[in-house]
Amino acid sequence: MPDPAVRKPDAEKTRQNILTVARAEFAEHGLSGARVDAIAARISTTKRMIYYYFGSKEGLYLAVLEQVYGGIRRLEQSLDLDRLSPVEALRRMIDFTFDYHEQNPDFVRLVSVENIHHGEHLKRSETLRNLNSTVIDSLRTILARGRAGGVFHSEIDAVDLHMMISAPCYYRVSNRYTFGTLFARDMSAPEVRERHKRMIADAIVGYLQGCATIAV
Amino acid sequence: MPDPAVRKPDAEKTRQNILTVARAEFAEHGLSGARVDAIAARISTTKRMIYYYFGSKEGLYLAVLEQVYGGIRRLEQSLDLDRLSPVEALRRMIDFTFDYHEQNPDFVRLVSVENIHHGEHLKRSETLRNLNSTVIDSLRTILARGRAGGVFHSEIDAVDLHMMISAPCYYRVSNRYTFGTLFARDMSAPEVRERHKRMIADAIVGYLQGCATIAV
Amino acid sequence: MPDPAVRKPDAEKTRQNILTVARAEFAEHGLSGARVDAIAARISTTKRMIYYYFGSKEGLYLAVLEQVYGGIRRLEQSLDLDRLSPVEALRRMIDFTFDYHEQNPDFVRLVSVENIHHGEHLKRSETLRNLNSTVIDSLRTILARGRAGGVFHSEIDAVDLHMMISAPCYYRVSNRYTFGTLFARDMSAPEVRERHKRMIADAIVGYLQGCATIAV
Amino acid sequence: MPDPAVRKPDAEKTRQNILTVARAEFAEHGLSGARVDAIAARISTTKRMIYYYFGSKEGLYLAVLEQVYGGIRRLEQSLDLDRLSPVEALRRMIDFTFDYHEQNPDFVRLVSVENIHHGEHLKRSETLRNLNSTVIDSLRTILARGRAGGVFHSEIDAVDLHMMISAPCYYRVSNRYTFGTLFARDMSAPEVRERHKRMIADAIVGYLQGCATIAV
DNA sequence: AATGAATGAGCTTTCATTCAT
DNA sequence: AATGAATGAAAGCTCATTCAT
Repeated sequence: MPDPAVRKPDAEKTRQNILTVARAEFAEHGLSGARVDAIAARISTTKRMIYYYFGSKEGLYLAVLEQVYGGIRRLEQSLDLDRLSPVEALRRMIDFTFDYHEQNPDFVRLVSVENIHHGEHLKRSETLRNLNSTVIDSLRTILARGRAGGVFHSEIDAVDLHMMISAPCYYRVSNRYTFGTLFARDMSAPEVRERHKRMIADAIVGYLQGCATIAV
Repeated sequence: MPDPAVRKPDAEKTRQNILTVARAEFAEHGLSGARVDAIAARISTTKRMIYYYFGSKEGLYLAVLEQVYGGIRRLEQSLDLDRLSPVEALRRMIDFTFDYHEQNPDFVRLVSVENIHHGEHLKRSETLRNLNSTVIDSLRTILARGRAGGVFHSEIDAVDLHMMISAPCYYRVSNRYTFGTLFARDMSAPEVRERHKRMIADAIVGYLQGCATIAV
Repeated sequence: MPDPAVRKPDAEKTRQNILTVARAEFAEHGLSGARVDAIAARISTTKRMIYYYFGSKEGLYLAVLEQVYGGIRRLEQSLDLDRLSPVEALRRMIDFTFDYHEQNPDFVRLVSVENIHHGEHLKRSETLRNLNSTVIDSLRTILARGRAGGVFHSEIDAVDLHMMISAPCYYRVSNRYTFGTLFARDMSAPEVRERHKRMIADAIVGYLQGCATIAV
Repeated sequence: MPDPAVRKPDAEKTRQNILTVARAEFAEHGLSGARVDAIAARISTTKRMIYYYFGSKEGLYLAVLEQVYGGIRRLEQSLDLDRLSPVEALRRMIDFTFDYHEQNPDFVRLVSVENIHHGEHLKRSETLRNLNSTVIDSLRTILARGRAGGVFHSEIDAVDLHMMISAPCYYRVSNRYTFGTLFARDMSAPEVRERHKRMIADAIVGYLQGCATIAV
């Protein structure tokens, strides 16, 4: 009978431990900049386990990517937008997107890293391809309801709308260092954050409500 | 290290040659992923010259960053916006920003890379800190003229406006791989590009013209 | 880096193997002149192992220094001088010092090398600082006994005595090349060696016995 | 007519400038550790001049060695010992040797460096081989006069005597770092210096005066 | 399920030196 | 007599990975 007190952590726990440490390392230094040794130094088991569980540095990176994308997808699905009015639902979606980027800079950094690598891991991962996003569906529903109700006049499609929402939310986190330095603005200051949140939502909701631009 | 002021034509040519190749390499693979050997293999001189002119891999990267930021700054200054109406000037600025990002994906990638590195090189470079941007001044002038003429009602400040313009222009290039894959959209297709260009301009101009969002 | 305490026999063997080869290389060429590649070429494992076990060229040099100083200290402690008369004990100490330098030119060369480097490695090594020498204690005991017995009249202190003994023993090995060439003397010829050994002992023992120098 | 104010330093001055800087560099870092670039950085002309005047790093090192050995030889010849009594002459020679080493640590370091390199440069240099030392002759004269006068009883030969004098004078400078650290003694403190000077002279003069060591 | 020891390949960087004028 | 530009060769070191148990 093994003594529970000295029982080793089980496999899944070890795996998660490695994954958590790896996420931080890859987010901090990118794929090329991350060091397997650095990850090894911070996990409770040995470096050999990384290869035991994930096969290679790239395999580990992929697992991190899958975990991280899984995270945002799971949350998006729990927004429960159908009970809100189209405008309310849209605002809620924007706010969620804003907050998620703000609170998960690691996610933002990892997406940047993956784009530097031409998104090739994401493209190759079956898991990630099967993680079919519900965002587009949600936005499509909102758009349809809004147009039916006459509150949205824009002809924007759901994917483009998603881009318009994501872009500023992402940019202010991904580029906070260069933008912040060049224009002397602290992107993470609370008052800046709130102002940005309002501004982004106002601009997009306004745009959808169809205030056509008047004579150029 | 040679004094730039008294450099011979040939030396300057060699330097530029290295710089051009290095820009491509750093944009393609990032700072950690770039290989000094790979850069050397693509220039007519030897790897040794890289260290002769730039001191280190990081020194070369910094030189690339300075060159690339210098490029966009120089163009921004030649837009000649004062002769246009506020709305026209704003549209022109948006179109320029859009086109510049679209046509210079290397610039976008390098900025992403620099942000992965917390903007530390940009922060440390006196050259880059002295490259004082005229964008903000230009936007400030446009805003003032537009408000004076009663066409702009938004209270947005110039830096935030710059962010609102840059974000979507940047995002559709920086994230084209992940976004394109996940939502099955070819971000570089001409019709997509033109639609995005119009959409971004409409949204921002509309927002400034103050179509207040109607009751939520 | 492996924990020395739980190192396997093979690992220890590999370590020792590297150390032995490195000692020869550092003694032969100095710290700057030694080549990591040259050391690697002479061991059965690869160059990589040097960094695996010692971290850096300097780390390896330090390990060599520690080994070499440990060697002489260990021997000094086994001289068993207490059972001899003060004069006999002193002679034995001088003879040991002479023989050790004569038989371990690598030790002499390494100490020269370390002094060229301002003794900075020795200063920084905790191991070396803790290798507290028993020579001084031994000499102090000899001096005390000799004075108590009235055979030593000199007031020299133990450290200075140690210097007076070491200096000629060291010098004839360390400087054998320049001295030998300039004064056409083969410092390693057996008859020279024996003459020097006698001469050094006689001079120092004589000095301690207090033959005061007569009026100058 | 060249303007005297902007006339370049003449060849000999340039040569000396390089030599002075090189001596410091070689003494500080040894032959392998010295950097041609470091020397170049501290001379008033360009690095190319080093090769112009001295052909190679080794050529420069040799020139330094020749200069440095020339220095002590010149001084030794000006001691004017014949007018002193044998004991006085001997003391004067010892004091000179002591002071010279004390005041010229660079000389000591360079000799150490040359010995690390097996004295091969000294051996190969015609200049250095022709720099026939007068020390031995001087000592031989002193010994002869002392024996004739009955004040010296030792049968030591002049070269061995020279070694006995040089060894401690050299050692306390060459090994000041390791010895000083291991035995916690500041070898360059004025009171230590004076005590050593007296001690060395007393021991050697005493030895020559033939205080035979009494029964062991 | 787990691991300590070992490693080949390739990385950035350095160095004394020479070319061309 | 003097020099700025250029360089081949090799140095120290790092990295993801696998062997053997």
